[in-house]
Amino acid sequence: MGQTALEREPEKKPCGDCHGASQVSFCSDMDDAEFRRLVEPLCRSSVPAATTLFHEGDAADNLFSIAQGAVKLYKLLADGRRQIIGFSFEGDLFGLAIEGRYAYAAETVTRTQLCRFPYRSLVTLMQGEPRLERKMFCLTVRELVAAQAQMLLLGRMTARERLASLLMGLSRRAVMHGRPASLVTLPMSRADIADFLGLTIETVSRTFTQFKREGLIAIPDPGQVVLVGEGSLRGLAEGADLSGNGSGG
Amino acid sequence: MGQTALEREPEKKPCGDCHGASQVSFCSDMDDAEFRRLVEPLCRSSVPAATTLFHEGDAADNLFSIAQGAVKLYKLLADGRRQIIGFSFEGDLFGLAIEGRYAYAAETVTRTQLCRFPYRSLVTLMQGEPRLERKMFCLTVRELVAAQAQMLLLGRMTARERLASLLMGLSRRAVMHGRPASLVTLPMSRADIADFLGLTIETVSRTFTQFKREGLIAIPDPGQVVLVGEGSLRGLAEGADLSGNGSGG
DNA sequence: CGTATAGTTGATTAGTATCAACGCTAGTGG
DNA sequence: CCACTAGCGTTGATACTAATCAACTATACG
Repeated sequence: MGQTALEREPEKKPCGDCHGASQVSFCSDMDDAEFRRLVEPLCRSSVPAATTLFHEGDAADNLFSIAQGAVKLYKLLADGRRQIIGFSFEGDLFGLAIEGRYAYAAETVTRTQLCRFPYRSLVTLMQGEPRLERKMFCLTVRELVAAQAQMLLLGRMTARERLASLLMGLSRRAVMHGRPASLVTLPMSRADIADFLGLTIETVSRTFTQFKREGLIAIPDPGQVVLVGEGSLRGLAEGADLSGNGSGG
Repeated sequence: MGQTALEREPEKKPCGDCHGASQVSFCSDMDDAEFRRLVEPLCRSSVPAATTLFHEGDAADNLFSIAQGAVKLYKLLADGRRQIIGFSFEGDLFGLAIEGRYAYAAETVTRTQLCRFPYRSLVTLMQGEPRLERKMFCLTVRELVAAQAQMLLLGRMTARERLASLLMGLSRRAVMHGRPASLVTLPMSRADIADFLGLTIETVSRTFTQFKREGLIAIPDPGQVVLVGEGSLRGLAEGADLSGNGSGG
């Protein structure tokens, strides 16, 4: 299940979309603790940064879960152009396959603790525990919703809006992990951010600098961002690009 | 389930990704005929073109199936910028919801014959027929894969490549419906195409004209395209933009 | 201390958007 | 039957955002 991750919670709510009768995701009543119990302890390994786990089109034997670290999921064009379709972090699953092949490539961003689940055993597990299937379904729906949000970003947002969206998404994630909303860690490189947002490295860098000059963020180091103007950033992320687009110079 | 549609078959194969043991989609053995039998005859209505079926965020009461016609699914930004996240055609389902609310808006493109399934009864159906849940899961995974392909298109492809991708996708769909591969019908307006591909109307129009001048397509009328240089178009769609980017003038 | 890599900044270009005009077709009413 | 109007699509001129090309800085590593 390829995570676009920024859109989904790891373990706070039992299952965010199980409330109300007219919901689609058909979530089981399996909470995340139980889910993790089923899914985590199977096979753990530590993998260095920048390790390719699989390529798009490889035979899909395993579903992966991240115990710690970060992974990027991407697709390539023939000439090397790359689109990162999502980052997976602690607690996320990835390894979506269709017709027995991975639909994207996966590479670690940092050193990562991974659990691998052979699809065969997963299918067995699901037969004995139908709620597991529902849970997987639920996670897939969440991913799909996140993917649709990313389409809006890639198709219709400016560079400023895209970067603001990323920062707000990572901030939300930080909160869900019990960290302060204003302190965002960027484990991935500028190149990864660019390929996720459909921009170039240079545009990402310039936009960070713009935000810094406008007092929206501080950048103690390239892997750390402090959100100062959270309101403005949120506005940008929601598509109100009324601010400094160049006027900051 | 919002269809990006261009990536998925309607009823030829029983379930395309059920082959092989190491597949993810956990497809049931329910074939599409059976699926349609369960899902189609519930409530059919005919809806004129340009009818809004629901808005993003509306309470999600129904899942929709298209008997005939076409529907566009889209998201909006506050200032009106629109991203069409998919078109649904005959045989497709749409109406994906999360937390009881639709994740996107839906509007008919042409006069459309629709079936509506209250989510409540769908849940009941699924309890008596677990294969139905698997089927829904399967369809959702396919949609997700299509969404990821669209991310690559929106983030990294040129206008020419995007339009070529659309044409190839519609051509594939035509073949699956038993129509010739080279005859593509465009029921949607140029504005819809633009909002699907992350371009403007003008760029879409100009790119059509380019393709025409290059002899790749013929355009008997704005709603009909004949693919002539299918090889070149396919190449473009796969990211080999080595052709006439302006040299055609 | 030298080298490699990542990130930033600057100058220029290019691709697409924007603004504007025009043509075509369909529907309307005289 | 034909002028009028409205909507969609096409084409042209120009503007602008982000890409490209290039140089420079900072940090990590041997």
